[in-house]
Formats: sequence, structure tokens, C-alpha cells
Amino acid sequence: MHTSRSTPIVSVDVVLLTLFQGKLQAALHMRGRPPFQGCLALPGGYVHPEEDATAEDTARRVLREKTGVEPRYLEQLGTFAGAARDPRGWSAAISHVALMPHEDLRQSGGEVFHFYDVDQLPELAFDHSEQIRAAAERVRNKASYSTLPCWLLPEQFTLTQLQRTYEQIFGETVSRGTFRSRLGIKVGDMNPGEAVDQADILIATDQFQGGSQRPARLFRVNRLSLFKRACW
Amino acid sequence: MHTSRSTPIVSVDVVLLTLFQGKLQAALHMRGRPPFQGCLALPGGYVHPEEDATAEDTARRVLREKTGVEPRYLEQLGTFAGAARDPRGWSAAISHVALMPHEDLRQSGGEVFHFYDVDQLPELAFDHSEQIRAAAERVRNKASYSTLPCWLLPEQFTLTQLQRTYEQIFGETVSRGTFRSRLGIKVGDMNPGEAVDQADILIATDQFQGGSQRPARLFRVNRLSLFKRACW
DNA sequence: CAAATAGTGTCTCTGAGACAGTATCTA
DNA sequence: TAGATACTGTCTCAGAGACACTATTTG
Repeated sequence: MHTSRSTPIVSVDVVLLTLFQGKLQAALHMRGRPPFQGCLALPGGYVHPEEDATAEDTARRVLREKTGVEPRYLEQLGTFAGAARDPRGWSAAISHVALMPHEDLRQSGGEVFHFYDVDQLPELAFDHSEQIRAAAERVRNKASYSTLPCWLLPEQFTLTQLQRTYEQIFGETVSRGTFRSRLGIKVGDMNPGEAVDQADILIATDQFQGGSQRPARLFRVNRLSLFKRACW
Repeated sequence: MHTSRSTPIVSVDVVLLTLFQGKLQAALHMRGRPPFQGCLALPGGYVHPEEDATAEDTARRVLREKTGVEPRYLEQLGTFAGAARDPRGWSAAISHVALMPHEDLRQSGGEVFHFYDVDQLPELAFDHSEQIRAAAERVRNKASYSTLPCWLLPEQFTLTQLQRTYEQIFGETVSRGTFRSRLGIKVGDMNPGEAVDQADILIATDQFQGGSQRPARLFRVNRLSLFKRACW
């Protein structure tokens, strides 16, 4: 038996990632209170036990309060805990990754965020640099074998936009044909209405996006689907 | 601003997995105290802020106290948090996955564990069934593209033992040649002393394990290495 | 019809996996 | 030398990726 002692302080942090200026960027804001007052930091907050049924609910509430919108994608990243990360004592931060198209953040009435390339971060509060590094690694890894990048785009998108998204995440380009065969997609096979490709990856809409060239069909993502083999 | 309120209770749980009777099995013990007194549960405990620098340290300490040995492999799984999982109130359990060869547990002087096939679990305390399901999924997933299964074996093992380990995790068999080419291994290429295969996956020892047949070379794993392509 | 982007068919080459053959031990 | 298991070379076939060709819009 050990003596009763105070339990660690629990908070929830969110690494909100978006594609901006052709790079994967994280949303940061300036802290108004100590510790680390005046430092750039991730959005985060404490659990409200009466309001939040789960830690993910806390993350959603924090995002709603600071951006005014719901994230397109949200998952738990992991917990960063220990004696050293917060000068006030032993603490645990349940960290999450959120993905959003950048337009959704521009038009929101919430707090002003600064965006930084995840590969060129300034000094940050707490262990937030480490959290962003872990989040970027997770996203790049999952992107290599799943439809995760769809959630960095608006609900409807063209195949070319999706290809650019993958390319920006990895910093590599690929030929159109290769990209499409990776996804197992043949647009012609799909009935305009609700048809789905063979792997249930994307849903073809009957909408098209035109410019002064052949219009491109718009797609929606069905659900997070995993490919058999890792690409990229 | 919100009123100050008690922070959630933090604990650390460990899903200790081992290969036993040809199946992936989890270590469980009978709870002696409420809540869930008399139920089977995962090993776990509270953080000791003075002793444990990180949550992983807590997991190691809990395992040391209950098994007397260090795990071969340990990583954080994720945090299971919310209002509903513990009748005493809002709580957060920082869950970990540990891997050990079953022999290490047999000879330990610690607590007696019961082992259950992760695919045929009885009723468990709290959300421990969900934690084990998540742990098994994580291990099977990582096993498909990494050397993770090496940590379910003793420090030295033959290629055939390693092959059986992969097969037991996935419940599928594979031909010897295929297995070896997946690992990129040609035993003959290795200098007996310390030679490493081209992908730095395994280290050949100069030890052999004999029976009444041609002796098999013993190997050690170098570090957790990832394959380019997912197999299985 | 020219320009621009969307979408598709084809060819090549790598690599996964099955299988059968060789090597090396005990009895 | 028979039996058992360790280890390896070869062949086949599917799939990844480069490239060039066709399709459909605007001006």
C-alpha cells in the first residue's frame, strides 16, 4: 500500500493540421497565461467532466471554442505524460490529431491561428514540438496506405486535387496513371449517381468542376479505407 | 473561465501479450478490491509521481512488481478515458502493450496470471476487453510490416521459430522460402560472427541449435525495423 | 482548331510466392 | 544410408509505374 497522493493533472491537446502553401502546417496560438506565457502553443484545455463524455469530446469542444467549426477528421494520437513536461508538476496531455481543409479555418469566426510548416517549427511551449512531430509522422504513415488525405480536402474534390494532396504530404510527384491505378479507380466504370469503385474507396458524385478545359468529376470519400500495400 | 474542479483519476494499464498454446494470449489476474472485485482484469496501477518519470516508467514498475521481470518490448497503446468506464467517476487509463516470451513468465516469482486467447475473451473489468482488442489489432498490424514478433521470442531464436511466430499471430502458414525472402535473408551470406543481413533486420550469432537433424543458426533481432511493403 | 486538363490502354520490369533441389546433422 | 530439418536457386505470374494516346471542354 502507498499513501494517497494527488493524481496527475490531465489536459487535452490538439494538433490541428492543414495543407497551406503546399505544405503540411500546424495551427498554433500565442499563450496568454503562464507557464510559457507569450510562447506559441497547441490549442488545448482541461477536461470538463460534466460536459465531456470522453477525451475526444474534450478535443472537439476545444476546437469548437477556438475555431467555431468541427474538424473533418479526429483521432487520438497518444498521451504525453511525465514529471518534466510542465513546471507545475507531473502531468498528462492526451494528444489528438485533427485534419481540416484550410478554407474551413479562414472563414471561421474563432481565434486567430498562426500556421507553421511541421518540418520547420519555431520554439514551442511544453513538449508541443514533439507532439507535432509525432502527429506528422502518424499522418504521413497512414497516408501511405489509406484514404486519410481526403480529410484535408473539402467534402467534394477532383482526383487531381487529391493527387496534389498526396504529393504535398510526401513532397514527391507521381504520374496521373500511376496515382489512379494505386487507388484502383476507373471513373468510367462508375454510374454517375452513387456508384462506388471496387474497393469502396471513393464515391462518385454527379457533380463536375469546370474551367476552360474538360470538366473533372467530383468525388466524396466513403470512409477511412486501407490499401493492401503501402505506397510512397 | 470555468470553476476549478477535480482533475480525472489517472491510472496506467498494461496489456501483456505472449504466445502460448499456439495463440496470442493476454495476461489477466483476479481483482481483489472493488470496483469489479472478483473480475478478471489487466495488470495496472496508479502513477507514483516521485518514482515514475514517465507513464512508461509506471508501466515498467507495475510489470516488475507483478512479474518480477522486464518486458522484452513495451510501447504506449493509447488512453482510454471517459465518464462511463469506471463507476467512481471520470477516469483516464494510459494503456500500454508489452510483449514477452512465455517462458519468462513461467519462471518468474511474481503473481500468478491467467492467460486467455485474445480472440476468446471472458467478461473483464472496466473497458479491458476493448483495450485487449486494440492491443491485438496493433500487434497484428505492426507484425505485418516489421520485426515486432521477434520480441515474443527469447533473445536468440532460429528462423523456423520466427516463422512459426508470424504464423501463429496471423493464423496462416507460408512456405519457408517465401518467409525468408520476405525478410531478405540469406544465411550463407552472413559471416558467423556479427554479420547482419542487408536490411539490418537480424543479427546472426555463431550459435546453433541442434536436434537430430541439421542444426539451425540462432539469430538476434537488431532493432524494430520496418519492411517496405506490408505482408500477410 | 488550338490549348488545356481529364481520363485510359499498354508495356516493362520488379518482386512475391510456389516448388523442388541441395546441405548437414543424428541414429 | 535413412530420416529429418536447414537452407537456396529457379520459374511464374501479378502488380507498380512510365508513357503515350484518346476525350471533352473553352475561346
